[in-house]
Amino acid sequence: MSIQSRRERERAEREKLIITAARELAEAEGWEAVTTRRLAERVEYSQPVLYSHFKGKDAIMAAVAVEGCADLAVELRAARTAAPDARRAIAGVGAAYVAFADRHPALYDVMFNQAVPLPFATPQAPPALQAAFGELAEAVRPHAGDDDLGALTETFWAALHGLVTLMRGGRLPREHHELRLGLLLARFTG
Amino acid sequence: MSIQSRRERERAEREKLIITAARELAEAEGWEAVTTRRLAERVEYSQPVLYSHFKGKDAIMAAVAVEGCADLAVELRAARTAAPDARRAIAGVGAAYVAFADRHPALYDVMFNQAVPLPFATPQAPPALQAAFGELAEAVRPHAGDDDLGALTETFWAALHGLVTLMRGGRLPREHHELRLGLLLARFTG
DNA sequence: CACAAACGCTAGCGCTGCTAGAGTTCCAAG
DNA sequence: CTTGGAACTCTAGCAGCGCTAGCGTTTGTG
Repeated sequence: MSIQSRRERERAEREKLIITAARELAEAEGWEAVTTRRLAERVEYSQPVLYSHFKGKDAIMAAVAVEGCADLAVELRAARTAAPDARRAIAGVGAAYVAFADRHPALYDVMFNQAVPLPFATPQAPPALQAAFGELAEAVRPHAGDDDLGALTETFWAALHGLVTLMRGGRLPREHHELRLGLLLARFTG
Repeated sequence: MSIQSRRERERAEREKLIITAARELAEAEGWEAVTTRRLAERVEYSQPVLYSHFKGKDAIMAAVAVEGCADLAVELRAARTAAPDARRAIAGVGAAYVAFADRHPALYDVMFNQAVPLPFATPQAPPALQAAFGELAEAVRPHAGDDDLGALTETFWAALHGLVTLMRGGRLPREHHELRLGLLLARFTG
């Protein structure tokens, strides 16, 4: 029993090692630099070992995405609970969301841009993702009025996501960013 | 003179052929199916011919993106001018934008999602892109009040973009789509 | 007709994600 | 203490990718 459990523990540790290495590589050089060869070299195992843990590169990216969701949820919660009132709560959460995307572009990309094999808009979605969405919803709630909270939160999220991705893709000028964010918040706080 | 001009014309026709083939292939099977080999086969030339017209695959995608911008501008203009009042104008333009993205996912992707070597948020941006943005701005203008029209248009655009991309990535449930769009419009028409 | 320039081709480089099959290590039963 | 077998990791390789060097043909000109 003990031997088997030790093996399982070592396997889990190695899996965690792969995920961390993938994340670090991606955050340092972007996902196009994360190849199975480089990743294998980094964890000091051969390529096929990766495939004994994950079905493919996509699955590794999905695992990193889940990690990112947990981190995002923590930061959103901190921003929300630190705010003294509802108005500054939604503003703080919005700013925290944008700051997260700005600090972790590769992580954000795999979470919300790239196609990864993860269930999203279903009850089977990763708890970390649901937690992050829940933080957004709590920040939006006081400003929802009679509107459906879920749909309104989704809309607010989409707006933040659009701002973030268009700006990073060079489609929006960076200099208007704060102004745009302010306009968005004004429209969502009545 | 005539011989040279004929050659130039034929070159231009072939370039147009490449762009059209790339667009058709992408719209039919997605950009991951657009390889230089398949594209070359489709236009019935060898691979290196592509590189005598375009610097690389990215440049071909950029050319397709510019075409897409022109198409989008036309559709947005039609939606805006067909509306009887300002409220229905912005609603119509928003719906037209979303419909375009829905009908041409691959085209939309290369226009606003993927990294392509195109100047965007500058005066050097393709006229077609500026035209499309201009249509959005005209639809937003009556609802801008004292807010900066440019920044507000950018914000509205970002919100639409977020709705579109999150939904296609499976991050938002499709069934709430109309509801979300309605909530967004309500927030932008005061 | 001879020549030179323009042009498109074949072949190949270094890379990608992924996998078959060989070889090794390790634990358990005799 | 030995031995058989399962678990595991490795090397090597496949098909495909974007891209390019360099050869051979075609084409218009003096």
